[in-house]
Amino acid sequence: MNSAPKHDVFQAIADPTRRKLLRLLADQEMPVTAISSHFPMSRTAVSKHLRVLAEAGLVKDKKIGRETRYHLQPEPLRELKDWLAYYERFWDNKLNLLKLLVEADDLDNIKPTGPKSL
Amino acid sequence: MNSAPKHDVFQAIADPTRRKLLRLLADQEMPVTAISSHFPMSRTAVSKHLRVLAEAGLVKDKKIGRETRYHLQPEPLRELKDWLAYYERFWDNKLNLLKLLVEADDLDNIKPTGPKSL
DNA sequence: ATAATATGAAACCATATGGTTTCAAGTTTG
DNA sequence: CAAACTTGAAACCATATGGTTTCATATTAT
Repeated sequence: MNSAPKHDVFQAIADPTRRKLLRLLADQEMPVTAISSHFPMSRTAVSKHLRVLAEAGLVKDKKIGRETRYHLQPEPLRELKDWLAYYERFWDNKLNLLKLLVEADDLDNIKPTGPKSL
Repeated sequence: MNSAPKHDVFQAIADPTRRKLLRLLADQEMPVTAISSHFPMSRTAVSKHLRVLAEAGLVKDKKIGRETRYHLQPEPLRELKDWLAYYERFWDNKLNLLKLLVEADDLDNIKPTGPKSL
């Protein structure tokens, strides 16, 4: 029941190895040994990275016989996207404005406070 | 001329204090002492965080008399945005498809490889 | 049953990180 | 000029992080 995540998404993606792991697991579901063959470090090191990703909710494991298969779980990336959204007004342009319009659930949510407000 | 950044964007935003700094400096340009008054740590600690942000290109400083004013420099966040873009196909939906259409420089760049390809 | 495979846990290590306090140096201000 | 202010650099410290090797356990294959 304690869903307090020890590692958050920001921390999880800070490491380049973990970003590569996410890419690798995006399309395929893979067991640890197969995964670790793509990295220049020990299997246990990869395993620890996988745990960090799992703690951040970015990856889920499924036990199949003696192997543990990992796969991407993209939902937590939404937090990143939301965080980024705040700053998108700073590289404001027409496409961006259109996106804001498209994405806004509520038209009142659109803040035309950018540098070149129209 | 050596523009090899010691800290990258992913690392820079991994720390919550630094994320708060970016928010603070998004709208205002502020000198170090004023900035540090918003944080429960020493001025020097804040100063070091500012340096990490500066090394990642997320913040720029400007010397005005005896004080150094910092302000946001959002461009490097684009790298984050681009990184995230890869994963957006995973929470594919109609709005997302529209965004892909809007954003694509080249129509051939649209990969309808999502779960529910239309 | 025994051997081989797949994995995680543990102990350990070097370096990075986030914080502190102290100090030196460049601006104002009186 | 002297005092006060603003800042960064340096030395230091505790803990986190990313890696290693070794060991125990569960599953599959012979």
